[in-house]
Amino acid sequence: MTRICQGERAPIMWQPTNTPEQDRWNSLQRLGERGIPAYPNRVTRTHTSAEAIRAFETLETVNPESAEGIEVTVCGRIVRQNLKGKVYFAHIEDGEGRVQLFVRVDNVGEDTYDMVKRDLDLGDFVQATGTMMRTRAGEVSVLVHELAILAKALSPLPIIKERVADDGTVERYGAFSDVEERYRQRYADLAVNPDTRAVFRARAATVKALRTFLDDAGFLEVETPILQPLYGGAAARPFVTHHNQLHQDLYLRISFELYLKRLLVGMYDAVYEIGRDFRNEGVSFKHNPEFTQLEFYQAYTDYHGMMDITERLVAFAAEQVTGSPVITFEGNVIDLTPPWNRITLRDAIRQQTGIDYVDYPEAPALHAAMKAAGIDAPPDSTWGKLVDTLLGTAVEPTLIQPTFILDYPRDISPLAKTVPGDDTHVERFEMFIGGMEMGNAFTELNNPIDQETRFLEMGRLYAAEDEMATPIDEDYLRAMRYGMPPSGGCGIGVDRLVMLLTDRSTIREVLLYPHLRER
RNA sequence: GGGCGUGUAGCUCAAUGGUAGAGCAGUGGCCUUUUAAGCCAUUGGUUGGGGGUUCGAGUCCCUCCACGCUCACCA
Repeated sequence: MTRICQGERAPIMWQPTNTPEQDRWNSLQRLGERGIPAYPNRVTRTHTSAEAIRAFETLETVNPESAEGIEVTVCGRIVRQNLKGKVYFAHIEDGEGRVQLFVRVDNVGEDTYDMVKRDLDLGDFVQATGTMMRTRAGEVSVLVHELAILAKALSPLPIIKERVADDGTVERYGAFSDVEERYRQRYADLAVNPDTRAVFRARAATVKALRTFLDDAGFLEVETPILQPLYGGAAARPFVTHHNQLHQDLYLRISFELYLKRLLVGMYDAVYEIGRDFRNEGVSFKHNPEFTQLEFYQAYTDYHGMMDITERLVAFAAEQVTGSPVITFEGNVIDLTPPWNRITLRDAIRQQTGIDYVDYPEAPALHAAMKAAGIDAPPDSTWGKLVDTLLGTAVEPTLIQPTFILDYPRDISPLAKTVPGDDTHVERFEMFIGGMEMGNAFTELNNPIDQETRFLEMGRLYAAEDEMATPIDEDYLRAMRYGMPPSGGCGIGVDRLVMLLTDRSTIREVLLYPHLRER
């Protein structure tokens, strides 16, 4: 895809590759011959398409005659055109909507009309000056008396024909729908599919809502390193990169956790970060190598406090983005209004499978019990992983309505405090909505001695049974030794939240540029 | 990485192993209120790449590439 221009290899200029492109190329040449700039520097616009229509309709109700006189200059991309002899209709589209241009040879003159007829194509950007009017068919339009091309489209966009029914529903014909091409040429997808544009507006609204909520709740937004000498805070394989001058390998972060909690030591009461995490692992409908994460931490609270904030935060975001805390996802009506269901992991697994994992404290026994219940797991799984498999296969898909699953086995949660009176479990929850894991939180472990012990245990566990050993972050332990207030922390997968709020079933639909294999 | 599936014109899709097609877009023509405008004519293809079977392959076989679904992986 990328052309590199260097050395002996002369770069090859682009040339038309098919007939539509050749025709547009010819138009470009003709424009040049007539001294018409196809890509002028200067543009003017007095109204967006929506403003022009609104201005007309507002005045029309009061004084229809003066409404006809409103003069506008509008700009946009030609998305429909209809040449009818000496009359030409076109719809132009801008970021806010569409307006129809009505071009008559009588109004623009033979020269311009000839240009319109021969050399304007779907996809071109134009600027039109004229007066507002209503056509015989009733559509508010610009009766054009000056028309200029703003940018020639040399390649044809897969522009869609659509019919708007009387009830307002839009029927589309031949939509640009090839999934791979839509992702690889997202600009084309966005240009022709308004639904795609809507998804990313909703995404922006989601992130804005998260910020607004947390800012208003007294959280401070911070930024922590993406390039890290040590990675941690989650169990995932990292991407590795290298700093040349420092002769140092660096990792792209897999979570923000350890850096954010250092800030609680530094006497901020509440902090959050929204940013990118990178995990060098499998790609799926809910996994992308880089993804957007929200993590927030608050002092003087615990995981109960995190549940209260989280359910209000998500309900707020849903209201800001969709207008209601009740949403539809994959055909299910989901009510995000607090309070959400809360159930312990142990009870949830017991309900769905009849297995009480406490009865099987060793991996082989639990594995056997699972097998008896028809649940497969890799033979070399640790006990904690088996519990996670039970959660993932038997519980997670059933959690359509928002649910907090509480209290996880200690040995899969090294950064959380244990449940008082139960050394085997920690105060941790994961939230599930629409059958997907959306977030993860705990009562943060702030005992430096306990923390170091857990790290060492994890190291042993992984060294023995898993290739994914996590390095010990000594500086984090030093920070803990200075003292961190009792705190709660939570991480939410922003991409998955956007999937939920926009009713998209794959993460790629909510990423502008999802990861794709190089072609 | 495994399994299943898909890949045909710019876009959306057809085509029993027997001459590669349609709609839209494009081009030429008619049309001064159209809106999936219409009517007439017309261009456009190394059927993802490579190899094989066959008199003959878009179709069957092998292989490679990409994508989708799914499983595995994923504190």
